[in-house]
Amino acid sequence: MLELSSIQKKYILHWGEMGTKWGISRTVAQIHALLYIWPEPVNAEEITVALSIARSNVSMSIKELQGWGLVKVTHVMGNRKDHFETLTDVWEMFRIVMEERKRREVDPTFAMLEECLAEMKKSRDSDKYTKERLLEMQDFFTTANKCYEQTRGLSTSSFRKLAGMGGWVLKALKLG
Amino acid sequence: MLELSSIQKKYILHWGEMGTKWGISRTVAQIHALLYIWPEPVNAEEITVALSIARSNVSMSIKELQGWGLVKVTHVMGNRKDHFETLTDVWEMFRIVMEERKRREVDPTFAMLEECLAEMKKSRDSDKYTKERLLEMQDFFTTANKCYEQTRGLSTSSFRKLAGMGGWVLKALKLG
DNA sequence: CTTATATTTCAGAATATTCTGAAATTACAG
DNA sequence: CTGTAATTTCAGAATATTCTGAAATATAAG
Repeated sequence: MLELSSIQKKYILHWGEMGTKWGISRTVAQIHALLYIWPEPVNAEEITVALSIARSNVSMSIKELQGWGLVKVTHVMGNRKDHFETLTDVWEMFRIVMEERKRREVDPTFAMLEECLAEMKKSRDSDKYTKERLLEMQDFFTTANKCYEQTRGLSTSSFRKLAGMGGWVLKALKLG
Repeated sequence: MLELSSIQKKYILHWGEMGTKWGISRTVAQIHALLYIWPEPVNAEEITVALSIARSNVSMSIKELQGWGLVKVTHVMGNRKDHFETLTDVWEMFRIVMEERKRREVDPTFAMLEECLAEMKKSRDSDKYTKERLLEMQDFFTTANKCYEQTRGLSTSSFRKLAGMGGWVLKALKLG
């Protein structure tokens, strides 16, 4: 009934720690790690036991993961319980998280900068320096976003190719 | 004595919120925002008043920011107080944070994966599936790191150029 | 419909994090 | 030295987050 090896535990615990450093709760990260390394879909009861957490915590955390688009429900023949699984393609996972963080965090920041700059214009604010800084921040977000747009669509294999080119592309473009 | 406009407050508060979503304490992020938009170096006392926080909190938070390499001390002529300032180049800031997060979070994860895989080999672990997943995760980190290595050195203006190319580079490389 | 199983919700407990205030330490002017 | 200003430290308070357990709700088999 889902017995974790010490190696699997190690991986899951580490992933939990990582999560906390990125604003994701330990449990949510651990569940994701468990689903990632387990060969079959796992049900809530099994997660409860494997990670020694409350049933309700599993429920909430799974919802959170579903909110990120990282976990989906499946069903096992002859079993009424919901079973959960996550993606096996790490790049795809990464892409999803990027997209979601952009939506949740970058876009609102963009809006805030826009608002601040608009208000500054309206009030003929004489605070040149702050305006300069806000513009530079806006420029950063704009440029970073463009870079992101250009690569967001790349497949896993494309990334691997790009990584394998050893930087000559960028050198050729004289972007050193 | 460092009076914040409502726009400046808005920016600082937003930045504080953002911080919490990325595992950085509200205060630390707010102080960073304040230093970023303020035209002159700011001393601890001023931060205390401007953000309505305890003097000791300023001290600790500044230390944290210094730990990230984002804030440095300067001195104002005829004033014994330490004054603080941060970078004005957002890209440089971003680069520093990336580098530091890599060191603090990616490298340890790399090491953990290495350890897990080594242990698996030693114990002739028959858990093929988990091994596969760990290898794939390792591959992701390796490739992502290579991509990062290739761009970490790019200057701010190079990034802007790259962003301006509208993706034709990647298309030309048939990396769609 | 009844009953058993499964899931969700949510108030409050447990825990973790952040912040404060007082005391200790450091730095330096006189 | 001595005294004062500046900074740091850190125990515990305040706060925020996460987690639990019990109750409510949903689902479906009989």
